Amino acid sequence: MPDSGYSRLRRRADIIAALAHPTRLLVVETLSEGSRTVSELAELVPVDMSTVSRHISVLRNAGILSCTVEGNRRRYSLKTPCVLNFLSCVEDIIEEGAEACAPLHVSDRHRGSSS
Amino acid sequence: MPDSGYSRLRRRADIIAALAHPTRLLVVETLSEGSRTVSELAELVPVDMSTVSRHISVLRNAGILSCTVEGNRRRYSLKTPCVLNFLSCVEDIIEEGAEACAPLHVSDRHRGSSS
DNA sequence: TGCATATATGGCTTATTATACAAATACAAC
DNA sequence: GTTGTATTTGTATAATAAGCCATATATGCA
Repeated sequence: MPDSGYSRLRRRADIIAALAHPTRLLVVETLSEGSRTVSELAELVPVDMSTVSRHISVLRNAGILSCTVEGNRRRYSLKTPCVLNFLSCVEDIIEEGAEACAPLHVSDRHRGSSS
Repeated sequence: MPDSGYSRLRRRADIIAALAHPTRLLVVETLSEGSRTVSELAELVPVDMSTVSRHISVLRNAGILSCTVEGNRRRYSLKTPCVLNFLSCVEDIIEEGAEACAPLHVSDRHRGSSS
């Protein structure tokens, strides 16, 4: 039962924020091809393993990843593949690009009252 | 032609980040019902108008909103309605919830190195 | 022209986030 | 038990973001 107030929006925003980082997007993209261990994911980006671990925990806490323990390692996988739909929409947005709202006469912004 | 490197991921992450805020989600949700002016949108949340204006500009710069000038006002609308699909996926994620990865025996965290 | 309204921006403070390094924890194998 | 590997967490630092107030800009109207 989703409440309809601001806390619902905060909850949603938190989940979206979990996806709003290039490294985490790469993790999600990679996991769409199959599950991976933390070490495997850490090879994808030139950051410290501890940083990757934190990124993964952000995704896990958001409910986007699930994981299973395999002896020493943890194997992560995409729990909600619908996040991949995000990405195709994002591509659309990128292709359309951002437009200035309207000209609004941006001629002499630097009001250089040149004599 | 999307490049396939890290900058592509950064670009995507920026767009997703534009949606990762409760106020901005409310703006998007509201605009899904039709275009609104800044003042109208500012009535939705108890924050300063200048703050709402900034939120709107984040969405506009991300390419999510478009706007038309109407005399004194600016009327904003959803440029890429596919962002609404985000929200249904986010609902799914919320319903599933986040699980701890595995017990891993979190007994005595406070490593009291009793002699 | 001058004043009012609508929106955006500059500047500042505070809160959050990303990152690295070091250390802790869990498990495996010896 | 000790040692080694995989992963997480503590702590500190630097970068970013959200918010407010004041001000600037654009337009409308008298």
